[in-house]
Amino acid sequence: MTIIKNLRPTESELEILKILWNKEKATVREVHEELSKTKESGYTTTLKLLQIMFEKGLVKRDDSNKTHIYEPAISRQRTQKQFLDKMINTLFAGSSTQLVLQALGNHKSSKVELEEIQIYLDNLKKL
Amino acid sequence: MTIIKNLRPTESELEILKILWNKEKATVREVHEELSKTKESGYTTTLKLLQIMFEKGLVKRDDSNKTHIYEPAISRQRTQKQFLDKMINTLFAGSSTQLVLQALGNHKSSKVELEEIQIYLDNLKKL
DNA sequence: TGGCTGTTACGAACTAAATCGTAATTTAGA
DNA sequence: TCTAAATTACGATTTAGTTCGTAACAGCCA
Repeated sequence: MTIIKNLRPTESELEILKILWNKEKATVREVHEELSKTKESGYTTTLKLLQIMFEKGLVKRDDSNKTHIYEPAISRQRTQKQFLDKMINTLFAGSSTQLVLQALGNHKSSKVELEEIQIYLDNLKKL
Repeated sequence: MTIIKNLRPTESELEILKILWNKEKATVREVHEELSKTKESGYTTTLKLLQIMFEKGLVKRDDSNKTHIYEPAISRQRTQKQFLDKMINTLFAGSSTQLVLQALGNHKSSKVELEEIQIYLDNLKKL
C-alpha cells in the first residue's frame, strides 16, 4: 500500500525523521531513547508513531527480524523544500526573496556564513 | 483573559490572518467573502474561527456596534519570524544560513531579486 | 407592531493526531 | 522445555482543530 502523496509530516513525525536522518537507521528503542532526551512520552507512543509513519510511507522498515529497523523514506532535502514552499506561499506572498531577506535580517550570521552566502549568490548571478 | 503566549496560529488561522493583514481590518462577512474565493466553507465557520482567534489573542475586535470589526493582533513580520525560527530549529539544525542557501537554491530568483539580496548582504557585512 | 434580514453566541459533531494500556508474539537463557 | 524480557500489534482515550446547525438578538421598514 504505497501511496505516493506529497503529505507533509506532522510535528511529531518531523521529530522522528530528524533522528532517523541523523542515524541513517534505527530501532524503535533507539529512536525512543533519543526522543526521550527532549520529550516525555511512552515507548509504545514512539512505536505507534513509527507504525503510522510506515503506513504513510514516510519511513521504510526491515522487519525480517523480530526487532524492526526503520529508516527514512523521504530525504531531509525534499522535506525542507516541501516546508519552504509551503511557507513561502502562505506567509511570504510567494516570494522566496522575501523569505531570504527576512531570514537574513532576523538571524545573526557570522562573517564566515555571510561569505558562504556570498559565494552562492555569485554563482547564481553567473547563470 | 489575555494570556501572552507565543502560540503559533494554525493553518486556518493563518489564512484569516493573511486576509486581515491585507485589509487592515474587516468584518466577519468581508473575511468570509475573501476566504470563499479559495475555500469552501460556511459563514458560521469563519465566525467561529474569528471568535476563537479573539480568545487566543490573535486578533482584536471592536464590538461597539452590532457588526464586529476585526483586526490582527500580531504582525505579519512577527509571525514570519515565529515560523522561520521554528523551521530553522526543526529542519535546518538551527542554521539560518542553511535555510537561506536552500531557499536560494530551490527557488528561481530574478536578476533584480538577486541584486536586492546582494544589497542586503552588503549592509550586513559592513556591521 | 410584526416580520424579514443579518448578525453573534453557543454547543454538538466530526476529524486528525497523539498517547497509552494491554494482549500477543518472539527470543534468549536457565 | 519453560519462563522472563523485549518487542510488536491493536484498540481505546484524549486533545486540538474544524465545521456547522440552531437559537437568540438587533435593526429596519412596510
